[in-house]
Amino acid sequence: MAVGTPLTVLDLDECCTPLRREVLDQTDAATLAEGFKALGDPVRLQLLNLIATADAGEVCACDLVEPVGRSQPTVSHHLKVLREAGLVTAAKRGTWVWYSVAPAQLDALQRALARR
Amino acid sequence: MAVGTPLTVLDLDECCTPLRREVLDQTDAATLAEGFKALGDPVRLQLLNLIATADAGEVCACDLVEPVGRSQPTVSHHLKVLREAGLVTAAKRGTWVWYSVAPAQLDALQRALARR
DNA sequence: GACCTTCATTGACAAACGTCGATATAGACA
DNA sequence: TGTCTATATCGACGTTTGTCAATGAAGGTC
Repeated sequence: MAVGTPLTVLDLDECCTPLRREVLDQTDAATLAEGFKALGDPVRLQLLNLIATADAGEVCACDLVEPVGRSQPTVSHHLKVLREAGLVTAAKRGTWVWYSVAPAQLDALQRALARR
Repeated sequence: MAVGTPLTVLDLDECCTPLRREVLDQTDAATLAEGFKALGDPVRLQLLNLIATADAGEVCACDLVEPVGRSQPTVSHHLKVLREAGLVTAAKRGTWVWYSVAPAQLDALQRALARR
């Protein structure tokens, strides 16, 4: 699959008011939960962290397999989950795929947790 | 079980530096992931939201069943998950159990998502 | 063309999860 | 004591999830 292939990606831009401030409707709760669910796995959190802290702002997928100690297909699967959650984006260049974080989505999740 | 019964509760106080700032070790990633996993369900998010936005700062468990549209055992299960994640605390008074949010834990999760 | 490398997908499996009905526990009150 | 109510636990179930080996697809090099 080409990296640019359409993929249904979670969008938190319109969603949601901070959890502690206002009452959420069921739809917003479901949307938000999807975002947090993507963060709810240690391997994904490590991947996201590796990508987010990379000096260049992006990381080759090839450099993500060894640090998390999982098989290449497993890492690929988790990267897909992160992409579907809109937390990272991928860019194919030649043989390699480079991953970067999507700051807006992380910001949205952070806002959802803000103090009242 | 008494509400005060020891329960292994996740503690995020020492954990972790913001995801986008520093490299996380595997243990911190696992700890943090547990926190987010607890937020990764729409029913739990709704419960947390109902508790957090309550005027009195606490909500009777009896008032949490109807709004989320699940059975009483299911709600009880989710409340336990939230307690284990350290996101809410429970206080039994007479026949009723009152739930409040644990702000420090939510703050810790919010910090983990902070911009670099 | 043939071959190699990178990454995604498939298929299988065990473990974890969300859900509910039934039941247990504990407190209130007569 | 007995009964009623609120909440937790148990047991079972179907579904989802994380994982890997095997395979496929796409791009590079010769």
